[in-house]
Amino acid sequence: MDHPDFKNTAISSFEKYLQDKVLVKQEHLPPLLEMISFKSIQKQEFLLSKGDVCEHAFFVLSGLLRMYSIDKNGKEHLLQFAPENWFVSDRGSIYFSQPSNYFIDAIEDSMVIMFDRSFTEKASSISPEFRNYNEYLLQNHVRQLQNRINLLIGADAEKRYLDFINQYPDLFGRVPQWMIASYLGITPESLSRVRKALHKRNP
Amino acid sequence: MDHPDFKNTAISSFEKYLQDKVLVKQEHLPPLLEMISFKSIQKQEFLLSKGDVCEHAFFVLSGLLRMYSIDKNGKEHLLQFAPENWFVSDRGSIYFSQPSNYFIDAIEDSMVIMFDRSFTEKASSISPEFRNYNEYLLQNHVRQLQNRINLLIGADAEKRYLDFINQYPDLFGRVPQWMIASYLGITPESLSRVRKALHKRNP
DNA sequence: CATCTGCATTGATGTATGATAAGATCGGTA
DNA sequence: TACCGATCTTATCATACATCAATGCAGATG
Repeated sequence: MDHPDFKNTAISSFEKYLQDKVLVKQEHLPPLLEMISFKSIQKQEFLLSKGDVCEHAFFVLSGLLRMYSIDKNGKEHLLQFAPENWFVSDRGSIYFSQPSNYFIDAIEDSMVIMFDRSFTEKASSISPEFRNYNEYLLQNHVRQLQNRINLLIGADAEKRYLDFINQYPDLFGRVPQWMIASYLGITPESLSRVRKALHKRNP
Repeated sequence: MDHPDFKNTAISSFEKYLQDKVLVKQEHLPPLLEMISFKSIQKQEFLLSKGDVCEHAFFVLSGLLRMYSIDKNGKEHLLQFAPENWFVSDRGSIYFSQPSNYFIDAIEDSMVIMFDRSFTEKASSISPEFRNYNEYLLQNHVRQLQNRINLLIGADAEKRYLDFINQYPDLFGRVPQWMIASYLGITPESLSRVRKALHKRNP
């Protein structure tokens, strides 16, 4: 879409990722690249809305996305940030063909690669390396979610905040604090107080 | 181990599971069954302790297991229950060969099948149906963890409790309430109050 | 330049949940 | 039967965090 030059550099950047990180063999690249499409979206645009069945997974080439829910009081709860080189989707909605509870939109103007729901399966059968990498992503995702649950049921707001800036130092300065608060499960006001208390105790 | 009769009926029960649920083809069963082992454990016995690298995944034939962490104040935080026909393991520890932060022990006397760390890979290459089912389990696990996070950051104790008895009606009467509280991220006293408030509002 | 808008901070106050301690209940067992 | 340990409840008090409201600040826009 949009400007064809963008599209070409974008796709070749994903090609590089497949080669260097996923370790897909040279000969398997063309069929994989044929199956994907490219999309450029602006801040605030949506890639998924509650109620939709998620039709695509996304790979972030540049920019920053978020996935979140909105409760019945209208409050947002942030499940995941997705900066460059991250995949994001509602796996449950894709895999089980069920309406999603979540929204995905852009925190910054972004460029993404889109995969339709059959991509993973097809790509896995074409390239064993892709299959392995996809499993790695899933395993890693589970590990991360489990760790987050462990913090949510066992640690207070301050510990969760420290863990966050530890795990995502790059995001820390890049997203508004109220989104971090939403990720941590507290209000922006509370996060502000946590930060104040930390500053008081440190240089 | 233990009584060989137990072992045989146990393994054939797992064989049935592989056939009926996992849909493993008849001819693939023998090589899969060769790779597993059987274990009978008593209430309170451990299958994994913090600091260990998790060497096995477990499938619960009968009984009930739990996976939990212990924080530096000595408090337990329950990540997962595993009743009959559930798999449990610290996937992160197995997959990444890292020391686990978690404990797995038995809430009731239990019988389990053990899989070593190479099992999934080998079984997947032998049986495509097994590969599919394993991916299904992973996807489902991610979905469940995500939903739990969503509740932990967005819902109060009462909503989380109602969601729990909704999702796990069988466990509800089977595990002590302090364990449910630990799963929900609250104290047993708080859960008791939540229950009291619910009774007051309902028959 | 003045204004506007979104974000961060701060203060005052409210509420859900935690901490502690004391009963109540119950199954197991001497 | 009588005791015992584990669990659940109840009551009181403490605290982390939420809510509501006001202020300040900075980048965007007229």
